[in-house]
Amino acid sequence: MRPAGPDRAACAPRSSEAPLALGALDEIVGFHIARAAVSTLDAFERHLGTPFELRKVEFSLLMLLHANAAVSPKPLARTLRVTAPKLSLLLDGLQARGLLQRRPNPQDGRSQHLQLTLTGRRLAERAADAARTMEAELRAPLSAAEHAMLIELLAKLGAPGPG
Amino acid sequence: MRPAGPDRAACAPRSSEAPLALGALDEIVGFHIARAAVSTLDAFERHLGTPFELRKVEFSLLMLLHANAAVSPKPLARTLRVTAPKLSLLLDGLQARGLLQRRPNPQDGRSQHLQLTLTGRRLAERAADAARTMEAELRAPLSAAEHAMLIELLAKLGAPGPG
DNA sequence: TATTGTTATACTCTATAACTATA
DNA sequence: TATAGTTATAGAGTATAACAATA
Repeated sequence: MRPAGPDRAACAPRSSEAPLALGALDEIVGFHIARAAVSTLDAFERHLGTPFELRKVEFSLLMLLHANAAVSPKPLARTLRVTAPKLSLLLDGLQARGLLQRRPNPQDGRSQHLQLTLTGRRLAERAADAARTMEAELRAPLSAAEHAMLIELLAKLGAPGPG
Repeated sequence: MRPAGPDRAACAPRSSEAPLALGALDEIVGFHIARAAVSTLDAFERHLGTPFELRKVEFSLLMLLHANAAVSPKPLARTLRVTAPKLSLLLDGLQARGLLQRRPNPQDGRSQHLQLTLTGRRLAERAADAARTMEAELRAPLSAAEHAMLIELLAKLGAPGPG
């Protein structure tokens, strides 16, 4: 093992413009994930956040509701990795905007069937379109194969199992 | 293009255990990055956060300080993607723990030379060791080649340029 | 006048705990 | 008693604006 210290590092003073040596961070996926998250969040804001007034989780929630008919909150919370109280508030928000209906589950009075309204479905489709545009932009520095590979590898890492 | 809706989706009711259809989300790197971030953050907490009482940024900061002699706050803030006020507070914290020295830059009275103390360097090295253990765990579902590829692709995406 | 770093303030996000209703 | 969902409260994290000192 090489020491944790300088690597491609500079021990001489560097200009304020030159990138810093990452040291041990360079080998740590979590660091690169956190950095990439900033880039993607920026793109999200421009393509989806600002134009549709959606935050990241809200967009994800909308997509999940659109792809899964009559889901209940519990599996949504698990998939989105948010707590149950947080999801309640998110659903309140979507409902207040007329995007969502909450209906009692006839088989189990404790749970609900969630369903997008027509307005909700329309918004979901427009947002999905915008997401494709965003994705094309993010994909720019990557080849198609690299893009597909990246998603596959991230999915392996992010699957609910190992986390 | 196929519609944004169901895909590998189920239109039938699903058990509370089965994973949901991701729909359009499946094609969005940002979503997979956000999910993977949860897994890696969990590992970080166990290996570094709790044992060393370090938060993610603090750990990154420590690694950068260890790899770059006499840096000033400005490039650190840029590399870590935090605001200048935030970095000030982070440096305050490390200094209060005796990990860091702030010395005036002799060439420019406005800026500083930051340097880890002996205690700081020791902590940085122990933390880097723990990070390697953490990394081995995260790497588990991936082959060595996949792991290297993942880091390379994330670095392309997360480079300060496009973000 | 522009830049480095700090202080002060406000806001967003998220988690934990306590409560209700159904099974 | 266990589970689904909600309400209420508190804490962590981050950003913006205003400020001081130097170039």
